[in-house]
Amino acid sequence: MSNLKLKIIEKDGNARATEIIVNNKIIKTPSFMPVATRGAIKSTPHMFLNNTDVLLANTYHLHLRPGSDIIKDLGGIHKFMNWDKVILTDSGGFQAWSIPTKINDDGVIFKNVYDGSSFEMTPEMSIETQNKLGSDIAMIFDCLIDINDPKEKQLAAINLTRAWGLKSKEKHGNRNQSLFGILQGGLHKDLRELSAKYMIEQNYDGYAIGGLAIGETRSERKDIVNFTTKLLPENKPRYVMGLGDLHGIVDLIEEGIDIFDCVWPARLARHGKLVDGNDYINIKNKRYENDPNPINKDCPCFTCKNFSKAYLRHLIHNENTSAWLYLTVHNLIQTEIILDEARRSILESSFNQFKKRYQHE
RNA sequence: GCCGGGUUGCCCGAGUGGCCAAAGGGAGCAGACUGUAAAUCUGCCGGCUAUGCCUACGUUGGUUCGAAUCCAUCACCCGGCA
Repeated sequence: MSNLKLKIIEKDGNARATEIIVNNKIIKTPSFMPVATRGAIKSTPHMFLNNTDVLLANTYHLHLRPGSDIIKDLGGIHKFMNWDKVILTDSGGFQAWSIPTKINDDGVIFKNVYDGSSFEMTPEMSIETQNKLGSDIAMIFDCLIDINDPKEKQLAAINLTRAWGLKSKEKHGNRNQSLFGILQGGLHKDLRELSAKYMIEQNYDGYAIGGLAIGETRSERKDIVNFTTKLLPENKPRYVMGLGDLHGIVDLIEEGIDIFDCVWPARLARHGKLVDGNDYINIKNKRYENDPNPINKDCPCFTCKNFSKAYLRHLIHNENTSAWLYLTVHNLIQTEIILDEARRSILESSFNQFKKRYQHE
């Protein structure tokens, strides 16, 4: 018996507006999950968020610090972070790609980024850790590789992900936690199809498309997602992992994706790049040196209500810690707004009109 | 006043005859980043009518085929002695 239900509220083309109900909490989709890897969005208290229904936290990092037993003893990840809405935990699969590791059939020999030692993470251990953390949605431990790796490697990755998925599924016994499978296969449609078959056989509460937003073009991505979503069951959530730029998100909402997560709005903000309408500006640029206007006149965020571009430029050049907070708030609120507008446009059958704003490069 | 040390590009600072428009930092200017080893990384950074030329290593003059580098001079700064 799953703790998750998906209700399709409206469709417009392939785009869909749904309600995902998990543990009696609602995720209104399309939805964006800000990334709180270590239990916090970098530099920004999650209380600044308005319409965000889900946060993502990370198994690898929370396993190392402070440890899942400590979080369990403290009442679980929600209580630990003081966030009672939905939390999805990523399994550590991404870290097996981003941090130097050795992968074998049983799991991954990780380097501990905090002290340099090595330790092994298996699919079973990832699930057990996520169980202790007590997230609402757990991810299987998957094998992510470079998008441009040769086809044999892509095939090996989906086979390994299949095997690990099976182990994850068998280990998983938490009735208050959903489990999502992850599709791999790079840009190869036949492999995506095979990977979809493997994952659907294992019958998950939701399906993630992994291995994207790491080097492919927008049209390659849109094409492969268009192909892949058709293979996925209608009544389960679809989640594209790691995508966060406005144009990319709108592209894939059009293809029927429900959930996204990304570091992008937060990291870009820390680097001075800010959402302004349907594009980005770089607040560090000299031309904002004496600009008395907010980042965006129509933006309701705390930052735009209070500060000028000139002030924010001054801060990011000289007082990073406060700048990071203000700028991250703006980008996250803007991302919320764009996802909300997308949802409304689907409900009003005007998604095509909405998406035009984001179709330029 | 005497003796010694110093004065380098926006700033700090290496360089002590040619390979020097001058190492390395910093600042400045631009760019990258997509399930956060990312509070990181990259490029540009004297000027121009631009495979070359001009201006520049405190001042002025000299030695040399050639000087940021050697000599003299003056100016200023630092230390010691009076």
